[in-house]
Amino acid sequence: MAKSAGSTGNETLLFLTDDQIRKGIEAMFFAYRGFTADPDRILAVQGYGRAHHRAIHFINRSPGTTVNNLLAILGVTKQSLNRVLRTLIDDGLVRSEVGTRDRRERNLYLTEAGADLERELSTAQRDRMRTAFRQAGPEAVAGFRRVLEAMMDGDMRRHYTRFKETEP
Amino acid sequence: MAKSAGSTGNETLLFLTDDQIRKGIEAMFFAYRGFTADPDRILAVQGYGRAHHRAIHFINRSPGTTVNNLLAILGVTKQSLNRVLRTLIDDGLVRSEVGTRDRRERNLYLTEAGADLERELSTAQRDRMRTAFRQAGPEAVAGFRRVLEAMMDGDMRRHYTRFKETEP
DNA sequence: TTGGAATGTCAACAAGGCTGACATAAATTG
DNA sequence: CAATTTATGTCAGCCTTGTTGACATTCCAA
Repeated sequence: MAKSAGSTGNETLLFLTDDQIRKGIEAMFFAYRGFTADPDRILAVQGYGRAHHRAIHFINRSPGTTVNNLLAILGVTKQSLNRVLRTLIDDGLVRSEVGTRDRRERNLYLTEAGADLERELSTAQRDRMRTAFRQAGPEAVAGFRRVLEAMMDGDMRRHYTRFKETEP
Repeated sequence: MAKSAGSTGNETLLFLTDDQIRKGIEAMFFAYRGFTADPDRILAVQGYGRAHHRAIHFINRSPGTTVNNLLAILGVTKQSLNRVLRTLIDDGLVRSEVGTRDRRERNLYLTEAGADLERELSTAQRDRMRTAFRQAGPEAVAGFRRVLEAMMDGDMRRHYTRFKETEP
């Protein structure tokens, strides 16, 4: 069973051979390194890491989001997230407001300084992604998104699709 | 400059809007979690982590590879890699042989037990990737690969393409 | 023979995951 | 109202995996 491209033996399924799959796996590995390389460099200067980037990204995407919501999206423990949020709040990049509807909740927002860093980070990351998208072309990008969506865990796909299309 | 889809204003470049790029970024983030989820679960049982998986994967792909080569591919320090290799060797999953051509080098191989674990890990990861590939279809997979290749750093692309096509 | 390259090892440290336990405030439920 | 649940924060401690720096060994090559 060197090639388990499904049980059909259909020639149209040659893209499902173990070897093709392995190349897909390594493509993910190497590409993800490129994907994070630029933000990593920027963050290292301030003494931050990827965890800070993730928090900043999703607070920016959903201003006023709660700690619990962030926990679900990031898939880490509250202790781990809290440590990161603590430094971001102490450094004046994130503002935490007591919820109005439910006063147990904390609504999180980026401050001006936080928005500045977010812009710097996402600009670097977007530039690389945009260059890659432009090189690959629109059809490739559509395929890229389709494969990645199929690779997500179900609950992650929920967090992704919730913001997939921007309502005008 | 809310939409910086290139400076052309061309409608055919709508896939390069900041919003489309942001979705691509989040797709990478969520998909990578799915990508590593299954191996992570398996590794956790043995007390290993992703670093062990990476070492095992690339030793399996290139039996007899040297430590230096592995360092270049994995992009970590030798101290970090050495710690992982040490545990794998001590646990009998990896065999380290003094190089014949250059006796300073160490050629790394998986033992039988190492190959068993490699199979278990890659089967889990491949199953998910294969399912995603099958759902998305061959054209999408081609696009997926094209975008990821364009996203890699130059030297990483070298390591990727070196083994991109399998010579028969 | 000497310099440098490849490798290994020791020590120390930090980020960022984790678990478990506990505190507090607020909402919800009986 | 009392009890429980929920949301959050915090302390302590552990693990993996990354980092630097220092130093030893081996051995190829000039």
